[in-house]
Amino acid sequence: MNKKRNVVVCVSWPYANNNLHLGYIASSLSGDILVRYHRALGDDAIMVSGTDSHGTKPSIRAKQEGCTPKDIVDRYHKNFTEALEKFNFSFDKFSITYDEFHKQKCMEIFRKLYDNGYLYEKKVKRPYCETCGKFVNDTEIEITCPVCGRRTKADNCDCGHVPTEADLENATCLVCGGKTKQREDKVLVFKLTAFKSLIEDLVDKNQNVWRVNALNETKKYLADLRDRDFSRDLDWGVKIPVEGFENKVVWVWWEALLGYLTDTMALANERGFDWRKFWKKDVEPDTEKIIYMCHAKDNIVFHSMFLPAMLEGLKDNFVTNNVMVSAEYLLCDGQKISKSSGTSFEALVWANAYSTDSLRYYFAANGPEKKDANFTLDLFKASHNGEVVNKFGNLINRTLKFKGLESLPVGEVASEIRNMTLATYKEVGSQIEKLEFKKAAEAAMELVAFTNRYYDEQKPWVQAKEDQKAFNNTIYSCAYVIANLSNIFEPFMPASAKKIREFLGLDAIPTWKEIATLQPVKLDKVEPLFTRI
RNA sequence: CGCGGGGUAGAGCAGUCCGGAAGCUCGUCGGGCUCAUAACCCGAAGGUCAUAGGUUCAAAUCCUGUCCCCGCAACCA
Repeated sequence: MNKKRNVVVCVSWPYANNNLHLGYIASSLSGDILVRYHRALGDDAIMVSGTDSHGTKPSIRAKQEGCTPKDIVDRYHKNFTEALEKFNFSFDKFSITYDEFHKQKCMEIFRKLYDNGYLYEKKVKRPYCETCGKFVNDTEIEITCPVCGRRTKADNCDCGHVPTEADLENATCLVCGGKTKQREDKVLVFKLTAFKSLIEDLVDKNQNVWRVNALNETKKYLADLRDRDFSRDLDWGVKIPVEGFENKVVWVWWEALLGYLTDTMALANERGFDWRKFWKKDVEPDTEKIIYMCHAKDNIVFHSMFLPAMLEGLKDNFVTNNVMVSAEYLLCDGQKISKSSGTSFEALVWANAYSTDSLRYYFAANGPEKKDANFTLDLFKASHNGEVVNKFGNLINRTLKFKGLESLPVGEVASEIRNMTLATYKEVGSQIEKLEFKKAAEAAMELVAFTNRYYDEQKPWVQAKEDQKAFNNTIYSCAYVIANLSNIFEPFMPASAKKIREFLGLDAIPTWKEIATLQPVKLDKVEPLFTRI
């Protein structure tokens, strides 16, 4: 095995239906932590995602607002990219699924899946609205539940009953208010059941790799695995390259998931590398390949089953062993994020009001890693003022802005400081690779606390008057830690890491290696990294 | 009996797999220090580990019952 690894970090595709919210930042941050860490290690690492454009919601909204679905998607795409830039997500590509290249590549892949026998036609009875003149989706109609008698949407009832085809006769169309009739329709179906053993193997192989929620959720679906519909009655989406389905489109999930692959292909064209080195087993076969999937729990089965099944269905040596980095939900003010939250938890609003580095640290250290996590302004304030400003920011100020200090003194690094720093590299790196971002962030911050204690024990304000050499060693040792913090905190707080590199005149490119010596730079550029809130 | 996660100091969490003196951060109180953004360091108080029972020399941890909160439930992305 070559030591260098080929890494693709796949961050789930935000849907062009609402402005980006903090929940997306919290669950996707794992991706940016991973890619920054792997890049620093020297791995060949890319991170991709984009705006999920298709499906019913943008079409409905376009109709309401009297514009095209593309107008709606463009509006949200702008919001997404702005917010993600402010949070310093280092995407190599953040595309958009209505892009022609994406659609073209998807259609080639779908045709291959059809030719390989994994897509088949099925006749079904579905609700058809005479007034609207079209088949309607379950979420567009309302029925009376035959079990509990309540009015309910047609996909499922609060009482637990999942309506049958017969229950949908005479449903109420929510668009026009008319009644629907069950009429014969044909759908294209993906033969997911053909990949049962593949998915079982993945679950089995990744018992100690995937997050527990991903394992459980996937096992649950495996217990009663069914083929899944592939086509939808819509006009906004990727066309189906199969005779007889010209008027339908692909259900968004199938094509959005392939965006990770099409993004890589597009990136390869731009940069001139071979995309297959990331996605194919037979290219650079001696190099370890890792494909991370970062998303929230509602995305699990699509990433753990649909995507591997599609890739395997191409019968072309695709890597199917993804690493599932599935997050739980961020609860804002104790509630699930929803439209009723309004703008109060929009990513861009928070990015403009507070330090995105500090928010990133908060989500890494307190995010919904293994269970739903609460988020409030008070909790963030406590983390920001208490840890980020007082401990992290203050260590830098008390060292580099020591009263009367103009340039960094030459000295020696205390052995306990050096040992702790080296141990922290190891610990943080190992926790990141274990997907334990909370522990990684805490281990990184522990180095800060350790150094603050060291500072107090050395009493440089006394040494400055009594023992210049000891003073120099203390300040130099603390500056050594600060320099290395610019590497160690790069995955969590990249903007601050960059500023530290500027303060100390370090190389602009972060690495995951000890910075052993420092130049006696002038310290006039040093300024507070954070302000209190 | 649809499936899964959770309930541990005032707040937010770890610990539970694999039983062995209840831990962390913030907040509160007391002390130290004066380099630093009223920051930093040390110490203290504060918990019948949701609840009832069981197993055990020993249970937050394993088993059983009950209550409460959250998410999912396959055409919502």
